[in-house]
Amino acid sequence: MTAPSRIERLCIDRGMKMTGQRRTIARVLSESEDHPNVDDVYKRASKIDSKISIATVYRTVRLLEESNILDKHDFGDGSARYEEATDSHHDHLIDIQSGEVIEFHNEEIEALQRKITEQYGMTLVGHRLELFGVQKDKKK
Amino acid sequence: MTAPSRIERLCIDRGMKMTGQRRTIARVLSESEDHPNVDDVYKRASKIDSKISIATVYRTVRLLEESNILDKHDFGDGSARYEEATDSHHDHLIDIQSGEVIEFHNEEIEALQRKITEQYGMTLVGHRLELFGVQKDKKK
DNA sequence: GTAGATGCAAAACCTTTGCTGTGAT
DNA sequence: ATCACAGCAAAGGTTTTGCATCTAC
Repeated sequence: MTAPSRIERLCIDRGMKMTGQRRTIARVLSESEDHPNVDDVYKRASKIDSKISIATVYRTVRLLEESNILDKHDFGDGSARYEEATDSHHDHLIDIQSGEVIEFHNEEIEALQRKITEQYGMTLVGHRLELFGVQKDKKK
Repeated sequence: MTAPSRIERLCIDRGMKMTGQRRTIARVLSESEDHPNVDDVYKRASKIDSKISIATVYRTVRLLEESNILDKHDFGDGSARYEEATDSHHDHLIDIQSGEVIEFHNEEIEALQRKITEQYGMTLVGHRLELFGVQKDKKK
């Protein structure tokens, strides 16, 4: 029996029933360093447990997202992408030629977003920022 | 025969074949002040021409988007939302309680986005920024 | 033992497409 | 007369769900 993954530990903390499938999915997500979609997670999990069902993956990532263990993103291809939520917020810069996703954080932009929202008499509760770019040298 | 809508004029300028359906859809979009999805456009167009097909609406908005006459957005509900493209770029602030969408433009944020992209050796070619907020008085 | 999770297949969405007939230029 | 367009229905991709079975607690 393997040591519990970081996400598995979070699930236990939240009192979720830890089935074998959830443990597998938790491990896959904990070990992922990219932004997989459900099908990616399903494929990676299937290598560990070939009998896992994609419906379970869908149900589990939804649960994890609702528990704020995962962040859900939409990078413009048809499917939702997931990553482990971290305390440090970041946004994404997507290389539209290679598909590579760079994470960045910029406090100036964060502050401006709050300021703009306040100007309309509102309080910022969330945002979505994605930058799409091309490599400078490849451009010419 | 009604006067051509702003979008119809743009279509004619680009040499598009102007069918009755396209004229109807162009008119609906020109008169919309919100960010309708395809189904909204279809419903509004159906009031003018009840025989219009939703496939035609899909094909037409895609065409208009590719011609830069429409901007396409994703506000996180499952469907794409459209609005007439304007020369002045803007982003969106969404009231998550009422669903109201406020348009804003902030050159400081735009400049920061370009700066960040440059820092990674890239050139910004597009972005997506949505702020989600709640009314201040409603919050407490 | 029981509430909740899984697997499977069906269905729900949104969107695209093949085909045939129609209409704009 | 062309050639592109419209309508319809079927199919595509992603995600959800009903139901019977199973499993963690």
